Amino acid sequence: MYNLESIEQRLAEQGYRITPSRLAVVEATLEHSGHFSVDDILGRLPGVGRATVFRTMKLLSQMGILCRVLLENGSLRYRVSHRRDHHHHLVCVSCGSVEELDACIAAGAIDNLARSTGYDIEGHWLEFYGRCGPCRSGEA
Amino acid sequence: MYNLESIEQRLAEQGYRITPSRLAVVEATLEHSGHFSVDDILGRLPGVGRATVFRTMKLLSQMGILCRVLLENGSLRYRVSHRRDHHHHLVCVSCGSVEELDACIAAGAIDNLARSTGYDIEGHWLEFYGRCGPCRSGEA
DNA sequence: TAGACTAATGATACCAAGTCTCAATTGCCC
DNA sequence: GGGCAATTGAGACTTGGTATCATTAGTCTA
Ligand SMILES: [Mn+2]
Ligand SMILES: [Mn+2]
Ligand SMILES: [Zn+2]
Ligand SMILES: [Zn+2]
Repeated sequence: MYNLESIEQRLAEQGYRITPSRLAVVEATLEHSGHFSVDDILGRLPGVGRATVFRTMKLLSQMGILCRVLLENGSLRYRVSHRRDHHHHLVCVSCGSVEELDACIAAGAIDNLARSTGYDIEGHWLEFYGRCGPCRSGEA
Repeated sequence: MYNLESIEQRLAEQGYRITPSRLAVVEATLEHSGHFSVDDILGRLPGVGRATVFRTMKLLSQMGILCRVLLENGSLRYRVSHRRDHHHHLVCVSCGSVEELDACIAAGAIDNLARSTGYDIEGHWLEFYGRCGPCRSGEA
């Protein structure tokens, strides 16, 4: 859905400079289908500085091109996103593939929760973990 | 709901030794009403080693006395738990107080999700963030 | 097409949270 | 009180991420 050229164009439109390091990071992230860490990218790009990889991935996250995926143990990963609005993930704990879910099941509950607790509810985290079909049948 | 003596007793029942360091960590956690980090505890207990604080808080978590609270930025905190079964949290981003919620709003959605995605869903993270009543009125 | 100007880079130090190792200590049970 | 395994804590290490800052290099303008 994304390619290097379209992202390059969006970066330029928003006033960001097109640098070899940025493009290298974009290219490396586009190669991943599941979730990945910053160090996965770093490992493939020995010429690019650590800080630059972090900065670029933060920038891509802010632009909605990447999103952060929370793993079961609490650590954070990244993945190329195909949704720019609020959504959640279903992560396969076996192969790492990630489904982006369309409906936010928390939305309906938030009003009730606000009423019953007296809180003003501003945000939430929600991620699901499981095993995808291929992984289940592949192991039998 | 918990006090030092009852926890000491549970530790002994389960075959754990009662040591000054353990009791100091337990005592320090019981003083907190909201969420806290391991370093919050460490800071109050200069005589206790870093590894021991981590080990003790992990042990208390396994026993259901503490639970892990996920913050909005993805970092993990701890809090004294009053529920031993599956539950989620509503965290005040202003004062840090934590409500433990009784119903799991994800439970109902999981069957649908499993059917529509073909995943076997084994777990989830869910946390809510907001501002509690006192914090909202206190700031006007 | 050459500056100029500013954004971006990357080496490096730092930080936060947590694990690992291992020799020394100490609860616990007899 | 003694034996022994559980526990401790100093310290090195890991992972994920931020702050600093001198140097480099895109981009815009003339
Ligand atoms: Mn996503
Ligand atoms: Mn809890
Ligand atoms: Zn949602
Ligand atoms: Zn739940």
